[in-house]
Amino acid sequence: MGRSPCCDESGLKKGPWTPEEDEKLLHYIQKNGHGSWRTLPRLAGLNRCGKSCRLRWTNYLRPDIKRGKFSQEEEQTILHLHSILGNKWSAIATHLPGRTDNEIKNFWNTHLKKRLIQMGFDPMTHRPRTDFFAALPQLIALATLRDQLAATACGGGGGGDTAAAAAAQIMQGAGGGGGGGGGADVAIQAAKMQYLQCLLQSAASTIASAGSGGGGGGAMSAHDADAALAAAAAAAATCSSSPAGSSVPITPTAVGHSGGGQTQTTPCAFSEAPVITSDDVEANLRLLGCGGGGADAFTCHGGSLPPLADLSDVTTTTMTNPLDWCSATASASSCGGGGGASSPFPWPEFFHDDPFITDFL
DNA sequence: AATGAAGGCAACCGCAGAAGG
DNA sequence: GCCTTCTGCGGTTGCCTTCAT
Repeated sequence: MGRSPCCDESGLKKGPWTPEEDEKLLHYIQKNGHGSWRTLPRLAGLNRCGKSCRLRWTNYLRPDIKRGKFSQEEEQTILHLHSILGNKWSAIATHLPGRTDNEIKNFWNTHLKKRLIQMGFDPMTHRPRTDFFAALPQLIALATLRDQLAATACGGGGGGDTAAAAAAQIMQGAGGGGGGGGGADVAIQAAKMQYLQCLLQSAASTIASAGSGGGGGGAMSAHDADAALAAAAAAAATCSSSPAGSSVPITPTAVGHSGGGQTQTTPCAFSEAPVITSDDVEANLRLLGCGGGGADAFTCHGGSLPPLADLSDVTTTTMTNPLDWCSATASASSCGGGGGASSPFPWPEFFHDDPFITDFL
């Protein structure tokens, strides 16, 4: 499309518009209509290119533009339409009177996208992330963290790493009281699993989200990496705040999922969206290791999209009830790791050979 | 109070499709 | 049918403001 950009002409002003320029443009369009954008600047006495004038008019000067914060209804509309249309901002804007595509795009990029990521959803598909392999870099990092955990828990030291310290608290709280016996082991193991679960889920969702945009390639941007780290930190904090010795599972509510049979507690703007199938829900729950979710745990995203990964063959053979996962895990092995032979942990089988994974089983 | 970081938003850039000659 | 022009769209950038240290 060898078209030379309209702004190539030298001498045309760029950058922020002055009130005087705004006034000129406004008066001209109100008087004559915009007509041809290319000729408009000259006729209006503006030293701008037509493109710049059009943008200024459509995004700022147009009289019907609604300014100010987006309402809850608008937010829901954007989320719902985006789940259907994707980044078709102009199409989305047609459903939001007074809002420009640019404004919606900005709102999405600065608010909604981040929120979805932090909730553990893929902002492109509006579905919970299930890309386990995308989290492998995080697993490696977690392996290092695990070593720190072991050192902290056994040595009883303080630990500068927040996550490590939190996990150490979990472990110590669960195992506290000394001798422990079987019950303490169960609690410790459960705490470990829950902590790992939170970290993995968070890492998988955020990292996969970051790498999911645009046709599959691409390195993660620093921005997304930050979001990932933030989400991981949030998940870790959530895990650490739960009483490890209790029987209440640490659900991923903090990152947007609901577990333990309760409904979504995080404010969810997808409530009007179609409900995904129970099969999808179960597959997601199994992979994420989130116990006890009902179908209503994932009512917040579009149901028309295919699953991100077909996990049924991996998961259905290992467990049939997400709740079994935790209960079985809790009785699997002792704190030192060692080893339960046949684990209900829903990893692909070849992961059972991984020292890091097996140590948690 | 000063400074750096992060967030929010306006504007620019380049591409693609439609329209006209 | 081809070429040029115009318009619209989506991605990205950079500036300004706000917040945290």
